[in-house]
Amino acid sequence: MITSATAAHSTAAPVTNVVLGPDTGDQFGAVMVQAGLVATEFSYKKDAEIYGEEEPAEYVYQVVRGAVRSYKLLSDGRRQIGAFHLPGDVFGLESGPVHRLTAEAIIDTTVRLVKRRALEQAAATDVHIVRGLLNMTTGSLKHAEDHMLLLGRKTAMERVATFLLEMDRRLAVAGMMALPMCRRDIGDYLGLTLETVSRALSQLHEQEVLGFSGARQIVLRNRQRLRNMDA
Amino acid sequence: MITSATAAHSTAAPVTNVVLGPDTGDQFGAVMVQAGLVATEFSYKKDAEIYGEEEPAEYVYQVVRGAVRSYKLLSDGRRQIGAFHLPGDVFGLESGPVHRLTAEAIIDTTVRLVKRRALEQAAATDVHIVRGLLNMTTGSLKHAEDHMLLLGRKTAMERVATFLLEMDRRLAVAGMMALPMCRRDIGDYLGLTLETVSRALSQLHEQEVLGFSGARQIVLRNRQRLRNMDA
DNA sequence: CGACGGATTGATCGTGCTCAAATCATGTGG
DNA sequence: CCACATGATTTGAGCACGATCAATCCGTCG
Repeated sequence: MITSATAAHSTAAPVTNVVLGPDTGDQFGAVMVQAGLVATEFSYKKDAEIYGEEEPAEYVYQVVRGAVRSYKLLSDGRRQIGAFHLPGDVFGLESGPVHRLTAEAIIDTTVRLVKRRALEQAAATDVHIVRGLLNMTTGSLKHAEDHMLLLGRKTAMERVATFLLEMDRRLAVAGMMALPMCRRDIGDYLGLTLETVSRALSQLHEQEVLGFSGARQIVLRNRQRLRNMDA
Repeated sequence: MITSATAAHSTAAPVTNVVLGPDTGDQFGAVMVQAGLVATEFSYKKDAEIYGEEEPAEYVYQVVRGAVRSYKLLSDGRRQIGAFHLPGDVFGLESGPVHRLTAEAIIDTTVRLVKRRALEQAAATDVHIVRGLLNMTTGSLKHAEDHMLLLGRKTAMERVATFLLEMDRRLAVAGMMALPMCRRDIGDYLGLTLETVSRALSQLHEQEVLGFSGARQIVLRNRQRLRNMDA
């Protein structure tokens, strides 16, 4: 069921061209409008690779619907997910020639993409565009700095608490969140095993800090308690 | 013996103004020259704070001599060092208004610094400068991404091997490296305790992968072996 | 309804942490 | 120049947290 990134960008793919309007209030949208660029929409099936580590960086992406994981692998298969990309997030933005992580759709996902070359050209003459790219990169760096603290120094329970608060902030609708990713993905994001993640969630459930309606539908019942736990 | 950052920038401090010449082959130098900025040199004593987390980001720094650690703290004192800054490295570059980590001199250290406001103004009109800032930020992001993999997924021995190769690359002179930082700093960088770092180094010494001449003077005797260990 | 992947729970193990003591290096004052 | 003080490093013993291995349980989709 894996659609390769190569196939993904073939002309045969079901693609929609959209001119980005000023209604897009996000940074990416703003930057694209400045650049006068045209974005293409494309969809990936669950678990499809969007691009691979060390592949030439030809496009920059923004999640429209769905969710994406960006990760690095060690030679024996150990995986570290550096970030989850949710609707509105920009990913795949590189300064060098290649992607430094692999990106995969977690669930069926639609992205907007713009040619990196076009962006480069626009950036060459427009300060605002480069400025926008700098701000987006800085945002990623800030997240990475926070995540290093989590990975290097937080306990399992603290990591899970931090994760829940992050996801609550980023994708809660009406006080409830629908996690797109499985326990293994969460573990690989937090530097834990899926079993440890599951145990931490069960414990929080027992303590009535959260409620489940299905393993991936979570409602936080005591955010303050969670904030206290995240160290 | 701590010199505060505030005192550091007082007019009474022993400061040298230098106009950056085109001889500075580094990126920072190049950017500064573009901007027509004047850098000030300043020195910090061992363990002096250069700036604190959440402090307004007034300056951008480059290490001239010495070494700097950038870190985050948890409320109970657990510390994660995100990066070591060695001669030539730029640090303290922010997009937002405040510093996101604390920076301290590891040993007596001299830095060049430029006013952030001046840099901002130059960046507002010159694409090359923003471009340079973007490249430096991207470099930090790449390091953070690699370090997340280390912190989340590597074993203690793999972390120490990675660290030795990084320091060898960055500060080896004549096949030998003089580490400026103590075992605790290394541990807080690698997400380990100082004892675990010490044990790993002792084991590598036994296996003749490295030699000591003083705890912080290390010579790598088998880089390939180290590369194999780093996963 | 059945099958399959995902999640939970349990039992045991091991890596790296904690606590503690000894040793080493460094610099200071007599 | 040496003796000592001090902090850094090493080494040891025991422990704990999270990993591993394994067996259900559950929910979702054909």
